[in-house]
Amino acid sequence: MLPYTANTLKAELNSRGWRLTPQREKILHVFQNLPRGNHLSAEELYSLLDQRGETISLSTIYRSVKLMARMGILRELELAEGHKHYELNQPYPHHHHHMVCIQCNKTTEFNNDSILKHSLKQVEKFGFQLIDCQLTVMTICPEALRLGWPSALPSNWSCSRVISETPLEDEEN
Amino acid sequence: MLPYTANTLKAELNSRGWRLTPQREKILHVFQNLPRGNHLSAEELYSLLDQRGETISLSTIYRSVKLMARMGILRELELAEGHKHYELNQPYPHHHHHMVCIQCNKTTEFNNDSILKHSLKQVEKFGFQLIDCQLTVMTICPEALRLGWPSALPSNWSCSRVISETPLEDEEN
DNA sequence: AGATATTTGCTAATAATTCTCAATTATCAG
DNA sequence: CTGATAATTGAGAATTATTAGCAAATATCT
Ligand SMILES: [Mn+2]
Ligand SMILES: [Mn+2]
Ligand SMILES: [Zn+2]
Ligand SMILES: [Zn+2]
Repeated sequence: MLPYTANTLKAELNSRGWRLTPQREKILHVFQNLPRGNHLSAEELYSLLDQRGETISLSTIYRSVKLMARMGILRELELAEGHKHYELNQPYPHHHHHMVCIQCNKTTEFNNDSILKHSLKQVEKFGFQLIDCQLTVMTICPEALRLGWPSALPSNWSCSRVISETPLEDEEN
Repeated sequence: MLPYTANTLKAELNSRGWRLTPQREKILHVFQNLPRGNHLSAEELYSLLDQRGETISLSTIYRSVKLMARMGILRELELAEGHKHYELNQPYPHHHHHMVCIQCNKTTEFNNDSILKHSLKQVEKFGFQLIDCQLTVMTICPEALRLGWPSALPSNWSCSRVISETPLEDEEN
């Protein structure tokens, strides 16, 4: 289930009456060789392939990435304002979450199996079927803090209400 | 910090050189009286107010809701494709997460303090400042399952790869 | 009450994503 | 291997949520 090959992809596509195209194969390849912790937007994927001389139309990029996300091969993430990011969806042992700085969009991944476990418990309690769970932690990174956040932010920006002083001692909910 | 009044809002706005307007007050009022578990998009907020004869321009709706999210008064959520939803940001005792059906967008809230606790631990380990953390659990709801998902889905939809059979026993990460 | 910077409400502009459709091509049956 | 056929691509137009620009209105502070 984990090490996706072109053949695995073809089988899965064909089983649904769909086809393996060079474009889809190249896109899978990009994500498979993307260094851990990287995430690509449609636009970024487009230019990355374009620079390698393997141009794929932006329409096809958008279509493929959406299809592969719906197939569960890619994970669709909301890490920044305005556009989605994608990464390989690697279930259990590599499942991870994201911590994002809301000022500079720097993203840090972290593992935490108990979050997945809690989600699973929640989902089963209601008879739902789990597809994915993503914890997004919005933060201000140390650099932004050092630069005097919030005073260094654009004048229309503000975020006073933080939740870090909450009393949390016990483990279970 | 929790029961927001027009006065609290005014104080907080004024402290930043901003102003309390009838529009902002009305918007806060809507969210304060929104039944638990409800979430509004900008468009929905617009028509809700419009139906009550308290029309506020869509521009102002968008601006206010974004401002109040950045102030930490509202929480900005990605629960459905294509647009954001907002709800009151109620920190510790009322902090919650969301389980969404990726087919019909039905959303269920659930509480889990240990997720917040884990996030906080993670954030502090890196010297970041926590602003918010949102766990979004993507699922297929029982109704969609009963309707024969995925076969009942539009032909371009597919999601085979689920992560529900992962071996998760231990509690801590 | 008057001065002034902020906010509102129009409308126009952006920007990400989706749609349309003719041309291309992967798959499959023969 | 070859041809039939349905899926896919690429180019550009269309859509949609959201933001920007600006004159008129107004909240706040003397
Ligand atoms: Mn990641
Ligand atoms: Mn909620
Ligand atoms: Zn940052
Ligand atoms: Zn559903």
